[in-house]
Amino acid sequence: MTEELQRVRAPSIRDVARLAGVSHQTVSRVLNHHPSIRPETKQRVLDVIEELQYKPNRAARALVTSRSRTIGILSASSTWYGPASSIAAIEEAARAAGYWVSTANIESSDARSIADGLAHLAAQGIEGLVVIAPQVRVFDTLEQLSIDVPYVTLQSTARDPDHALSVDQIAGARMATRHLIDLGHRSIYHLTGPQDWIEAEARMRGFLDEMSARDVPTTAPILGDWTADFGYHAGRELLTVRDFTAIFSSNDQMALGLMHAVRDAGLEIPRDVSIVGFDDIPEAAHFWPPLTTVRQDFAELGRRCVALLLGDLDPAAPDYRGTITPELVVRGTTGAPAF
Amino acid sequence: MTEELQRVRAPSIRDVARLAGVSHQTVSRVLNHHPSIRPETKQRVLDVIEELQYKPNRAARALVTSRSRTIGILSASSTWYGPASSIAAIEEAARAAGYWVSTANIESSDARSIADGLAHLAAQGIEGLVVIAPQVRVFDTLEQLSIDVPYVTLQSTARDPDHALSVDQIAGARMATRHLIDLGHRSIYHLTGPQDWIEAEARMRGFLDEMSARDVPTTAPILGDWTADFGYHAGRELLTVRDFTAIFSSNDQMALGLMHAVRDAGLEIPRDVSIVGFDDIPEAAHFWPPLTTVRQDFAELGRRCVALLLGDLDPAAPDYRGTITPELVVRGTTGAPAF
DNA sequence: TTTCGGCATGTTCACGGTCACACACGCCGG
DNA sequence: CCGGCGTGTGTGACCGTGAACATGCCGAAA
Repeated sequence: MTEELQRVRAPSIRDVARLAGVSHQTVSRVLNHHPSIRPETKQRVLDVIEELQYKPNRAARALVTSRSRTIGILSASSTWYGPASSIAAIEEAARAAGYWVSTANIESSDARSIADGLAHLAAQGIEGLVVIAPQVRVFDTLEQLSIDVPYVTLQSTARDPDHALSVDQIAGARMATRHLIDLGHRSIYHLTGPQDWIEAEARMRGFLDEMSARDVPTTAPILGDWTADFGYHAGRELLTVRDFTAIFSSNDQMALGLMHAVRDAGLEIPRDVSIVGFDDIPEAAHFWPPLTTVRQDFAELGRRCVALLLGDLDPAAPDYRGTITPELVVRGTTGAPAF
Repeated sequence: MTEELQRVRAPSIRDVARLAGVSHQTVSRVLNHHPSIRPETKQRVLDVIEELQYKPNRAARALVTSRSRTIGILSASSTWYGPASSIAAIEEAARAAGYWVSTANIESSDARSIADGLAHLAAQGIEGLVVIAPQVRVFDTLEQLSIDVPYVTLQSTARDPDHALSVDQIAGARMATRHLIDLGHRSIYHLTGPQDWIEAEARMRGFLDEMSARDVPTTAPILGDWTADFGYHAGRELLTVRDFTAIFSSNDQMALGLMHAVRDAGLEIPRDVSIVGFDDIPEAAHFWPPLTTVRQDFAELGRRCVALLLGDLDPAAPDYRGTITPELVVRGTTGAPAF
């Protein structure tokens, strides 16, 4: 006996057709909700589909329609709370719309790794692209590679506002800064994110705008890297001079590091130093003291992003394009300066 | 003129063949590194590929080979640090191996949403599945749905150790507990994760094992939910009685909430209460005091996971299956009890 | 010299869908 | 009475690729 038990082929549209006593095209029509199908024929086909546990073959469909129904996400630092939240929301919205989501993470922001990631996504024929790699450089590379699918970036970039969807970082930074100024602070430092990040730049811009609008003398921002480690070390350095009463950190992690440094120096928050963060990560409410910060609705961002990509937006609905306004969450790390 | 400028079709293997003066099959052979190709023919084909910017069509390839080269990730709570890190690592490893990664997040752990997520992944013909939805219930559903692709779960589950790859939660929990006992603590509470999470159960098991091995009387674990919020409220409640000197929290977020509550009560860490967390999230080193915790190498987990799935492991190499040992990181939240 | 096996390449077909077109039928208006 | 149209359904081609099989050539073994 040379006959082997061989792997059963998954049922195809023709198998269904045969059992239902119709042509394969009729089955296809049922699957695609074609109007001209007699209800009883349709039911017969559906019964057989159920019986055979027939599942349409995505590859075959993609081949003939040239549509992959896949959205690609190019993401840097997807382990961080914000990007991760957005990705989850994108996936959820995409799935609801019948799309698949495929991700490519880039560990560094050099042109090579960006191009690799994009090529990887492009090779699977994505129909839309979401970029959550917020470095300026990514956009240069994006332009060079002449991406020919619709794309959205989750960062506000003046360069192509048509493709951007973001929380208004500048407004958020101004809120944070205004809050400190309103409390009476006049010597305020700003800890930025990495220079090549769009958000870092925008938050710095917001800080500087508000400071000059209120005629508060500005010190040069301190260029950080988002990590709590950096916040800690920057804090230690700043405290050797201690010519300030407040710090606006451009994210919560660095704010946490700062708080650590402040306490190391034997000082109290907010009595000696006020601190504002940015993002409102879930832990922020439990820092000691609970962190005053700016909340971004990352999930909403992800949802709108898919809607924008798929062009599913009701033209009559409010324009989702553009920015989402963040929200200042005042907690325990800010107060009036002691002197 | 009715002629329209129409969207140019992407070059196919036949276009390449025509320009190179060979058959399409020869081009296919070049693409698939078939040995029997004359070097000059190969070069000619490669030149044309470069010239036309030819990119293989994934759908066509998947159709004919019945291989999607896609790995699916079913993930719950992907916005948390651990899962997010693992996902990123999986994606990286998969990409390096020439695979795509598609994700499905489930927001709740009910059977319906698990089945939905799996169906979504199955519909695209994934070749492998990674489950990072660590609830017990997921595995029940998984069994019912008779998944017929190789899969790995990133949680140790006694139920099917062949498909599990995880950090040894029990060992980690024992390390943490042993550390507290060694410091002299005898009244130790344990704050668990949600009851239906594999990890939560394993950490609790480790805690109980070590306690009884050392003949320390055990109090009933407090059933938590991973959030800092819960840690805070549980802490407040516990402190009304204050019949303990140490708490082992089964994750860092709840530990943070606990620390918050301890300070609210005017107590000091670790003088009055010692706390150990679990995970070593990046922020843990900057809590006040820096958190003693158990480090899990999530990235390594993701990498091994893909290797396991693809069966790419060198049989001669150390067996990657099974568990990874975590590491106790002693920082500032633990010390000898005051009395 | 003949045969045979391996190399390099070509030809044909299959994968599982959708699309364009054909066709049978019944109804309606001129 | 006939042509046209709408409804419901079938037929065949086609998407881009890889596998199976076929072919021609060349060198080594019989």
